[in-house]
This record gives sequence, structure tokens and C-alpha cells, in this order.
Amino acid sequence: MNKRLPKYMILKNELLSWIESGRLSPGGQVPSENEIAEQFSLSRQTVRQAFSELERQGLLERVQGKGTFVRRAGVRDEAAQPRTIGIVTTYISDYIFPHIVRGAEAELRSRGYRLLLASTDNDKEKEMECLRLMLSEPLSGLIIEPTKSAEGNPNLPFYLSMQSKNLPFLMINESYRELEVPCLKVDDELGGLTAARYLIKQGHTRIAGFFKTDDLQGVNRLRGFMHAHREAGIPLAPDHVVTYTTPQKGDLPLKRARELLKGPDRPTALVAYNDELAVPLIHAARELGLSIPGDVSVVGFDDSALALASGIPLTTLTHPKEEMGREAARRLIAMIEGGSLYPAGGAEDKLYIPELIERNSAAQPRRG
Amino acid sequence: MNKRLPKYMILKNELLSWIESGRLSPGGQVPSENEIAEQFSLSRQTVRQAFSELERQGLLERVQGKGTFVRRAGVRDEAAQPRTIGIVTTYISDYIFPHIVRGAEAELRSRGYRLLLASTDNDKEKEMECLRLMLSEPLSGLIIEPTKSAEGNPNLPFYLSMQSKNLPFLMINESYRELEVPCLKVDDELGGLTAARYLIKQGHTRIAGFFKTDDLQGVNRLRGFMHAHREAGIPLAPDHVVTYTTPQKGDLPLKRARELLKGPDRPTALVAYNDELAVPLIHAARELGLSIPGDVSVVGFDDSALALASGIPLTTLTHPKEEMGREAARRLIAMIEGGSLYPAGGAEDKLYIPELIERNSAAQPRRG
DNA sequence: AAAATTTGATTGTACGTACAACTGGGCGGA
DNA sequence: TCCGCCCAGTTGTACGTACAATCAAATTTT
Repeated sequence: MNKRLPKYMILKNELLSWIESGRLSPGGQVPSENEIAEQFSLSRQTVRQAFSELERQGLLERVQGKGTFVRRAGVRDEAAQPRTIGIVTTYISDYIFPHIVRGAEAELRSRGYRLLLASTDNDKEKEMECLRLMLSEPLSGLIIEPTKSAEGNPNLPFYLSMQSKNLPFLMINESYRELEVPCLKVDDELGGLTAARYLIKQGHTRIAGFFKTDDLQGVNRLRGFMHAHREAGIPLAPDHVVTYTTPQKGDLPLKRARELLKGPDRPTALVAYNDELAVPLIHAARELGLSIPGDVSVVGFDDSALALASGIPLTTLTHPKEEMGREAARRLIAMIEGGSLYPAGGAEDKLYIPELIERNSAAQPRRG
Repeated sequence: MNKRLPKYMILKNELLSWIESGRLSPGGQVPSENEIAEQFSLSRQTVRQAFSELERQGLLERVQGKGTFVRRAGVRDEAAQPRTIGIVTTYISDYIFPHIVRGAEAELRSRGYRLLLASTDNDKEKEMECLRLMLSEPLSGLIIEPTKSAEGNPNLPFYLSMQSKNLPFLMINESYRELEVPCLKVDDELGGLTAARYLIKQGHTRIAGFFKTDDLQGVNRLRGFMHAHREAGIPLAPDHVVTYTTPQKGDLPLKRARELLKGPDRPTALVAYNDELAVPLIHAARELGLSIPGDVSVVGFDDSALALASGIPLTTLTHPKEEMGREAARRLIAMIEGGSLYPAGGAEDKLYIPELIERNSAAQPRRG
């Protein structure tokens, strides 16, 4: 059985239970060393030993001439909570991701949290490396943007161990399906639907769509795109749906677009996976002597900075970006301070509704 | 004078000096409590008090039945090195800053360091807040992009205390003049010189410059711009130099540009503080019916993503961006692992030479 | 030769005393 | 009323003793 505990340890545990039970409240005064010594029939030195260990652990504060006081409530080794939150994102520097990070950073800073940042470059091995690094020192929580969410998730064990360690985390943009984790994202299927519906309503019947399909975002946008065709009864030529993966993004979709635009029955409208693709699509079309939006309409996604920087203001769908970052930070902090793995209002995902911004890159087709 | 130190404190300091002087080496055994007590004519209890405080600080290790041993050499509170590095930047999400962060992040991650990120929004109060937050938990080093470097530095005490705490840090883009700190930056004066020289060589004689002057970067670029005029003997009309500050950047320079371009003797070339300004300058000029580069040449700075996204590929000067971030990380790690406040090869600044990239926004003036 | 035991050294626990240093309140004098 | 002083109560420092627990090496026993 248990070896006999030293008396000062017994006293320590007794005092701890007093604190936890509320018999001693934070800030309140502890009976003096002499009183305790008498009550427990111990020498004052022994009481001092117990007190000084508790003081070292940060639970008591002794003030010469005044007395001994309780510092904070709480469990044994709570050890000042870290107040550091990690964000693991696919790309730090490009496109809308800086804005998401910025929103989160602003919110976190104002709430007294520090932000740890790491980037996966959309590479699953780096994702694991990032997680390992982040967890190498104490952390209060994590915000994760999944890497290649449409494929499998080899880092699942990592996430499970985080759940079992009661480390709160949530996902943005997309979540791994295998995990039950709160997620903030845009309703991408609705976005694809909205974009295609808009063009159909304008009178377009030959619309090509370009989607990156190693992220679920692209898959969902494509799904909405196809849905809009189905509901309008418009046939969708197979070669009018172009899918590609991250490494191909620089050339494959552009090559296909040129082929389509040069061929017979060229599409009168293009739906791009995002603005990053929409801008080069516009340039490619112009190089072929086509005018935007007269000959070809283009709709992008995400309302990024590119939408206005390029010559033609781009018709695109909104993405909350900074607001999403802020909200993710808010929710994560609520989870941390609530001590729960799931947000207070249930584990519901937050779905942002993308809205169409009409600018000058899309219009009715020439012969409507 | 000094109050008399308690005997156990005197003993503590004595032992510390033994450790630091090498009389006691890490891993070596400390004389037993009784020996020390006899040597110093103290009671064993007093020796125990000194020992236990040193043990608490992590310098000694006591093993029952064996003896007391020295844990590690080194200064008082070395405490397992954190391997976390902070970056304080002006803007996270905009322009070239994400690329700098990205370079630093990649390098840090590959070396096993975590990256803490904070943004000042170019606000000195937030800068202080960021520093305070970052330092609230252990940190190995800091990379700082100064806020409004051309103005004073109210957070100087903070930086000085960091130096006195032997916390390595370095500056990027610009440094506060009051601090002797290693710095990585572009030779902005040379950049301004190069841009103006180029335009002069093309035959331009009426060149307007637009510079943001609350950052030293802008001040230096302006200086080079003026230098080029002086050396070429070209008079520089006072209203052809437009200076502005961060809050004005959205409208003042554009307003002035329109006035200049509408007026008589309009400039045939514009030098913009950076690409972020160059792009709207181009748009403004085109709205006035002027063609680029036929009627007006425009040169930007930093070779940002905007330089290619906008309709006309922008002639601009390079900025190392990612490479600068990587190099800053490398140097900081060297300082940390070298244990020195200054880099091994002396505290020399790294000066990057900006190079001109000729694209399509600048050419010879119409009647050359 | 191997195993068990003893032994000495060392730190851990526990009690005791004494005085110093500090705090806050009460008391008395200016 | 205010100031200084004292006093009781508290923690801090310092010394002392005694024994327990542990470790490693020497010693004895098997």
C-alpha cells in the first residue's frame, strides 16, 4: 500500500482540499503558521515546510508581518495557462490567407493571446511537422486549415491525441470528415450554384467551369456549378468542366481554357475556382482577341485583392476572410475559457453565405 | 548601504560563484551539507535552506543517500531554451509583408523553431502591446519591422530592456536609429536613385515622385530620387515631389497626381513609393485618357504581386521579400545559438541591392 | 565466487528554541 | 487632528537535536 506520507505532505494535501472545496477562497487569509501547528499538533517548522512548497507552486503567498494568503483557486498543477494559440494554414503569403490570419491575429491580440503561425504549403507531411512543432511547448488551442481536405488524412492520430488531451481546436474553410470538430466555412456549394445561376440568368448556355479538386472547397463549388445546370435543364458538355490539382494550377487550366476558347462553340462564360485563376483566365482570353465581358464573361471566387487590381474589376463571390479569422479566434477562446472541447452553443459549424458582387467581368452574352 | 544579507543568501551567492567560476562543474558533486555547515560555521538547517532554493532554481539536484550535484552550468535562470521566435511586423496581410513572413516561417520551421506573429498596423501603441504580449512568455529572439521608423521611438525602454536581458533581436526593412541592432534592409536610397536615373536616361525631364515619409524607407527613396536629379543637372519642380503619410495614402497622392497630370507641363513619368501606389496611379492616368507608357511612364518599387496582376506589367525595383525573411531567421538563429547579442560576423547590416526590372509601364517619352 | 549483511555517509523528516523584521492598530502626547 | 510610539501578531532567519530513508561500498556469510 501507500507508504506513510510525511506529515508536511499530509498537511499540504489538506490545505489543497481546503482551497478546492472553497473553505479557503482566493485572496483569503490562511490561518497563521502557529494556529495551524497547534490545530494539527505539528511544529511550526513542519507547517512552514508545507507552506513554502505551496508558495513555490504558486498557490499561496506569504507576506511578512501580515500573514499567508491564497493566490488562485484551481487544480494542483495548473501552472499559468499558456495563452498562446496556433494557426496552421496552407499558404501564409498568398491570396486570401493573409487576411484570414490578420483577422485572427487582431482578435487574439486584443484578448491577450499570442499567435503561433505555421504553413503547410498544402503538404501533408509538413502539416504533421507543423503540428509536432506547435505542440512541443504548451499551447491553449489551435486553428487549422486542412491540407488537401478532399484526400485522406494521414495525420488523424495527431488530431485524436489532441482531442484526448482536451486541447481545443477548430477548422476553417473545410474540415476533415473523419473528425467531429467545429468548423467555420463558406457554403461553397451554394457559391458554385449562385455563380452558375447568375450566368444562366444572364442568358449564358455554354459555361465552362474550372475547379481545383484536391480541396473540398473546389469539389463543393463544382457540385453547385453542376446543380445549377441540372435545375435549369441546361446540358453541360463534359469538356466544359475542367478539374485540376494544386501542382497543375499554373498551366493546365489555362491550357484547357485556350483550347476551349479557340475551338468551335466556345463557351461564353467561365467560372473560375477562385480569383487567382480568374485573372489569368481573363488575360488569356484577351490575348486570343476576345473582349471581356463582351465575348466572354468571367466569374471568380473569394473577392480577393486581385479582383480590383487587375484591369477589369472582377465579378466574384464574397469570402469573409478577416471576419472568418476573427470569428474563429473568438470561438476558440470561448472554448478555451469555457474549458470545453466544443463551443458553448453546440458543435454547430458556422456556414457563411457567399454573395455575388457584380462588377465588370460578366455580362449578357453577345447574342442573347 | 546594503542591508545585511541573510546568511543563507550569502551562502547561495557563494555557491553560485563556485559554479560560474568552474570550481564546481556541471554534474559534479557538491560538498555535503555537513561539510559546508562546518566550513562556513553554519548550522546544517541553514545550509539546507540555501541548497533547497538552489534546487528550486534548477541549479542543484539533491539525491537522498548520495549527495548533492550541480545540474547545469550557466546563468541563473537559463531554463530549457524555448525555441520560439517572434516577428513583429507592421502589416500582416498586405502587400509584400506576407512574403517576408513566409520566408521566415519556412526557415524557422526547418530549423525547429516556432513562429510567433504579431502586427502593429503601423501604430506605436500596438507595437508596445505586441512586445509586451510576446515577452509574456519565454522567447528565444525577435525579428522586428519598425513602426513609423522616421518618427521617434517611444518604445525604446522596451528594446533596451531586451538588450539588457540578453534577448537577441534584429530589425528588417529599417531600424530605429537610436538602437545599435543588426538590420536587414534594401538600399532604398540606391533604389530611388536607380529609378530616377533610369527614367532620366530614357529622356524624361519632368518626373514626379510620390513618397510616404513616415517610414525611413520612403525618406531614403526620396533622397535617391532627388540625388539623381542633382547629378543629372535636371531641375526638380517643388510640386513634383509629393510626400504623404500612412493615413493619407488612399487619396492624397492620387489627388495630387491627377492635378499634375491635368495641369500644363504635366510630368512624363511618375515614380511611386511602391507598387501599391503605382497601380492606382496607372489607373488614374488612364482615366484621364493618358496611355501607359506612351504618355506617362510609371515606375514602382518592391516587385510585388500587383506588378503582374494589373493590366500593364509594371516596371519596378526588386525587393528580396522571402529571401529577406529567410536570412533574418538564419541570422537570428545564429545569434541565439551563438549566445551573442550580435551576429558572428560583426554587427554589420545586410544591405540588399534593388534591381530594376523593365516591364511595360515605362518607356521613352513621346517626343524624346 | 556470489549473495547477503553491515556500515558509513548523505539527504529527508520532524521537532524545538530564539530572535529579527515587518504589519497594522491602538494609545498617548503634541 | 495628527504624529510618533508601542504592542501584539505574523512571517523570516538561525541554530540545535534526533531519527528515518536511501545509497554505495565494504564486509561477512553462504
